[in-house]
Amino acid sequence: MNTDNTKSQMRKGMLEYCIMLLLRQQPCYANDIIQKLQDAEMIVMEGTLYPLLSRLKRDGLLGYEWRESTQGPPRKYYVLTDDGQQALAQLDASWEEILRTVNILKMGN
Amino acid sequence: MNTDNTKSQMRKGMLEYCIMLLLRQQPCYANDIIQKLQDAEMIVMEGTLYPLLSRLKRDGLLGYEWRESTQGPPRKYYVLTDDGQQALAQLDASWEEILRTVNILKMGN
DNA sequence: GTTTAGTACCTTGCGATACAAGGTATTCAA
DNA sequence: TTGAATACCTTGTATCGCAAGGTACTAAAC
Repeated sequence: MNTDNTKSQMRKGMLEYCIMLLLRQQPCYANDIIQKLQDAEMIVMEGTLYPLLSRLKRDGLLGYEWRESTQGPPRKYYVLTDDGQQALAQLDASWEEILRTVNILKMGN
Repeated sequence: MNTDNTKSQMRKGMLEYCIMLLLRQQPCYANDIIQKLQDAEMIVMEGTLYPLLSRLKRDGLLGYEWRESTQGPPRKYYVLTDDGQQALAQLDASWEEILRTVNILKMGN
């Protein structure tokens, strides 16, 4: 059993939450997100991120706007929609619940 | 987007950790685990649990012993092996890392 | 003008896994 | 002996992270 796979599994499902937390602060394009998550000690691959952003966009939780770059092609900056804000609030609640669960299990019920 | 699905997504990958946390306290059989996790506000289905226990057993992280029941067929009580203890320690570290990540993202980096 | 390097966005195929549904086996009481 | 309760397990489906590969645009080098 390799630890990387386990850790990867634990990150599953957290990614969506983390990305929306990021976008709550400010609009970002893909490489922004990858970099900022890396700064927060979470790795996300391109092949993971793009489909995830597309899905959140399709579900109406994110919108985007094109912005020119000083060097290179234009960038797609994603923003939280109102629905996204509401969904994020629910994710906050879910996160708190998971925190409680783990704490209970650590205490030894 | 329904909340249940969202919550389900966030639980993904946490299950393995939560089950091992449980078994760190005491040996349990399947229904024990389902009940105790439910007490800790986490839902797990039979069809999820049995394959997961089999996998952890196959990977050498869990062992089990049969115990007679006062009513009904014998039960398979799972226990953490030494390897399981070590793996759990790594999962503890991964969990701490996720905690840090979420806190950083919540602060607004 | 053409080529090359860099940046950015996206898709495809694969493996892992949660879950619903269905199946088998054992025990005990009616 | 039959039925209900308990316990263990398997199969099929959908979802998602990830590696690899592909397309498109920009700017600088030649």
